[in-house]
Amino acid sequence: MSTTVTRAPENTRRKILKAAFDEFYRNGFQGSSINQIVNQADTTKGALFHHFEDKNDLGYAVVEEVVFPEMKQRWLDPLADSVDPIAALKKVMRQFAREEDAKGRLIQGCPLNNLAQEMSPLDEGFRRRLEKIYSAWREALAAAFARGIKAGTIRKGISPPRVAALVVAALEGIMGTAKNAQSEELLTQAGQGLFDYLDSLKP
Amino acid sequence: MSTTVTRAPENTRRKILKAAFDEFYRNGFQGSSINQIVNQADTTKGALFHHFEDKNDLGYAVVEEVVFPEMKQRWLDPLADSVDPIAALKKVMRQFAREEDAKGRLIQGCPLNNLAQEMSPLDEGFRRRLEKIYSAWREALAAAFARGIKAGTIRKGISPPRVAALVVAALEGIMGTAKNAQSEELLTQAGQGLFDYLDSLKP
DNA sequence: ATTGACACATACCGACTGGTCTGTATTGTC
DNA sequence: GACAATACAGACCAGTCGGTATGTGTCAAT
Repeated sequence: MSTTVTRAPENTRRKILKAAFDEFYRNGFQGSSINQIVNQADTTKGALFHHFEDKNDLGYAVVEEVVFPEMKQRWLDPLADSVDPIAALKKVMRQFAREEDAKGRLIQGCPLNNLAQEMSPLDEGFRRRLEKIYSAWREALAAAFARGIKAGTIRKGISPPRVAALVVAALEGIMGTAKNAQSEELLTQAGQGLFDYLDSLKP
Repeated sequence: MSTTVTRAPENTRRKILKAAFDEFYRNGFQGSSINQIVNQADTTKGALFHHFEDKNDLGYAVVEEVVFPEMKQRWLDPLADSVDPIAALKKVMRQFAREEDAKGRLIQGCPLNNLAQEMSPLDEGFRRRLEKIYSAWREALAAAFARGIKAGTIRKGISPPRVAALVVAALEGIMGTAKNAQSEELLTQAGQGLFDYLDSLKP
């Protein structure tokens, strides 16, 4: 058969990345098979191994080119120059809940956390790339809290890095425990708890 | 060779459970191989499949007979009849940090959380068994906070289930993010943040 | 002493894994 | 239009996976 192959390497690459992200999100990295990914991406192993060295390399690319941009857009950018991090964070959380709920992914966990918990102990390449995202997240939060203190929206005397570390941990923990419980109610309950905590940081 | 087989079925079973727990803890459930487990347990597949139906069944047994008792002893029992949950929780956390640090497992993550993040979306049997542990944990905490309110060690007006949900999520999140960062400093930082939060619950 | 249930040990199986190899069609360059 | 270089396609491979079949030694009950 003479397939009229439309050559579009960048598009093929993105199809593979998207399919790989979906598979990793569903089954974990180790639980995902290359065959399944190429089927899902409607391409072949030849294409995949042309664009990526091996399975790990594909995983790294997913972290850097899919997970990170999504996290950044959703969690980091909205806080970038806020002087009222409590209000901003609440808004982001609410928006996140709305949008993910619509996609039915609300209690499927956080892709970043899922990958991190599975792979960071097993592969240093994964760990370093994932940690970059986490530390960027914490730094963005800490900076926002520091600005809040200056602006008078946050109580003096709190430690921005400490608060940032707890907030990131709490968010990931909330997503994770709600995923295990398969319960949106638990998600909102713990989320309310986090809201209460944030309010306790006001002057 | 005529191996002098010392018959000790219960002991064999426990050896396998212990080895399986270790392997699952290190590599995840999917990443662990039956062959590796029987080698580690110094026994054979025949023994393993005599005691357990299949790999999932082994995993379930690890959750129920290894993970749960350990969690219960370390986190639930110490809070069982405390009327000052803040003090009790801080004590448990400090003791936990000391003991796990000594075993070099402080930044290896929580076995419960590791398994839950990986397996609960993939297998309902895992999810139900893990969720039993989580809900027992939350209920124990909520009950302790309720007693604290009565005893006057906890502020009136807080919601025990809400606080319990957040505390469990935060603890798991802290363990998880510290594992990814491979940083005891981050662990203590976020832990301090949690301490601050707990203190904000005082009357 | 015999039997039968139990507790393993070991060889083995098909399915599937990540990865490679070779072939071929398409593209940019001159 | 010649010629690489690129972008795939798909057969194929060695190894590993979870799981099974069969054999054998042990032990309690009769």
